[in-house]
Formats: sequence, C-alpha cells, structure tokens
Amino acid sequence: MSTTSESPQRNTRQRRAVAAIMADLEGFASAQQIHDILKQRGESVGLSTVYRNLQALADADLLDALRNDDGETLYRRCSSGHHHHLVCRVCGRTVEVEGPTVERWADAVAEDHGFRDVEHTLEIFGTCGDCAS
Amino acid sequence: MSTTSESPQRNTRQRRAVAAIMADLEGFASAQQIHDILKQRGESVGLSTVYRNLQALADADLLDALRNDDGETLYRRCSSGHHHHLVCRVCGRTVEVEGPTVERWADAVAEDHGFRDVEHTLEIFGTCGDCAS
DNA sequence: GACGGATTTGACAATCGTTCCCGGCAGTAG
DNA sequence: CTACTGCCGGGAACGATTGTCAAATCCGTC
Repeated sequence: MSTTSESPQRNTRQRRAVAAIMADLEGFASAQQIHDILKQRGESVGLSTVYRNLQALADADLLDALRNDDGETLYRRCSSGHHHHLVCRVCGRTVEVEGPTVERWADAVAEDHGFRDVEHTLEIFGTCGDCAS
Repeated sequence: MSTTSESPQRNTRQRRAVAAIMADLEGFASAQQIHDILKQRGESVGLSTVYRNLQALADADLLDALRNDDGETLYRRCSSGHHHHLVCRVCGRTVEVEGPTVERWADAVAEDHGFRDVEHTLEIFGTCGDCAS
C-alpha cells in the first residue's frame, strides 16, 4: 500500500497501441471493438492484453467505463473533471455535460438521509438531431 | 398492442412464488439469489423460470432492474412512478428519491443539444448512517 | 552492448451470468 | 372432462470477461 504513486509500468508497444486508439476514438467502444480496430491497423494485440490495458487505463482515471444494457463494458477517453454523458442511442455520439445543480441536489438528498461518501452515476440517452430525421 | 390490459398470462405456482419473494424483499437481489431463496423455502423453481419471471415483472414495471459493477442484473420491488435510488454501498439499504429538478435539467440539457426521446439513469451511492459508525 | 530479473504478453481454457431449446406438464376456456 | 396453449425445467449453448503459464520483452546495470 504506502504510496499510490508507484507505477512500475513498462512502456510496451501494446500499451501504446491501446492508448493511441483511445486517444483517437470519439465515442464509446467495447474492448472487443478496440481489439478489432487494432487488428485492422496491423497492430495486432492479444485480446487479454486489450482487456488488461483498458482496465489499467480506467483505474488510472484516463478512461471512463460504463456498462451498456447488453452487459458489455464500454470505454471512452474522458476529460478529467467530474461530468456526465449525453449519448445518442442510435449513432453513439456522445456529449459531455456538466450540471452543478444536479451534483448539489444529489449530495443534499444523500445527506438528508444520513449517507456519507456520496457518489453518483448519471447518464442521459436520447436520439440526436441527425438520427431523428 | 391496443389495450395494455391483455394478460394471456397463466397463474402458476412458480410465478406466484417469485412474485411473493419480491414482495417480501427489502433490497436488491440477483436472479440467482432469488433462486436460492426459493430453494431454501422449499418452493423449488427452475433457474430459467426465475429469470423469465423476473424479466416479465420488470417489463410490466412491477420491478426495477439495474446492473451492478460485476455485470449482474439486480431486481427490486419498486413504486411505479419515475424515481431514483439512494443505495448504501455497505448494507444495500435503498431509499427511493425523486427530483423533479433533475428530471427537468436532464431534459433541458438534452434538448439544448437537439436530442429527442430522452431518458436517463441516475443512481446515488453512499454509506448510510448506521454503516458509517 | 550484453545480462538478468521482473513484468507483460498472448493463446487457450475456465468462469459466470444469462438465454435458448424442447419434451413434458398444467392452467383455462368451452 | 377434453383439448389447446402457454409454461416449466434442466441442461446445453453463448458471449463477455478473467485466469493461467510459458515465452517474449523491457530496462537498469555491468
């Protein structure tokens, strides 16, 4: 335990490849999609390795992870601060949104009920203008 | 479609058993936990049947379903209107909360970005007063 | 530049929750 | 009561993810 800053991480081709994909990607993607993209680019990386590196990146708060209704875990590059997502259920386009009001409301509600160390998850789904037509 | 009152559903022992469990249960439970409880009570019901009935109840809005971080689907008896949950991450105690402000905010944000047919999910997690001590 | 120890990789098997399949059973209408 | 139709159950199938372990790779050091 002690220091959390420990990062005996090595700088491997595979780790770079995964990070590079995520840097490019606009929307959410599953581990398997990322594995496919890597294969297409010729940067073949083992599936296990993709999973491992995505988890590592998510643990390091460099990626956001969420589960879709099918039970798949989706990953996406994310700005660091606290925010939420507005996701098009058709094309997957994602908009980051902030809502200080909501944050305060959530904290207030939780405290009213005597809860501590409050966190929350909020996702908004809809059909974006382009897809609605 | 037409009338939603259609119920070509049969009134089986198994269906009653599952519904009865859910009526008793206070917190969230997974399909497999419910299957186990049924077995303990001697009301043995096939696992497939438990899954089917839970889904049916959730489709009928008699239960709320959500996925935990392990990818399991958890079910819980729920009041019918739209609301959210405040869940203790230690003991699982759940409080239903409403937030008209949040609903409006989510809809407004989505519309600002041209999204239609907006839905959202919101869960608040914390440690309840009892568990904090 | 080569060496050595530790970390990482990758192919495959294993796991876990959930769904599918299908023969047999049981509500329900007539 | 009889027939009809949906439901049940259990085991196989499935898909995402994780575990395993020898071989490859990285990196500080000589």
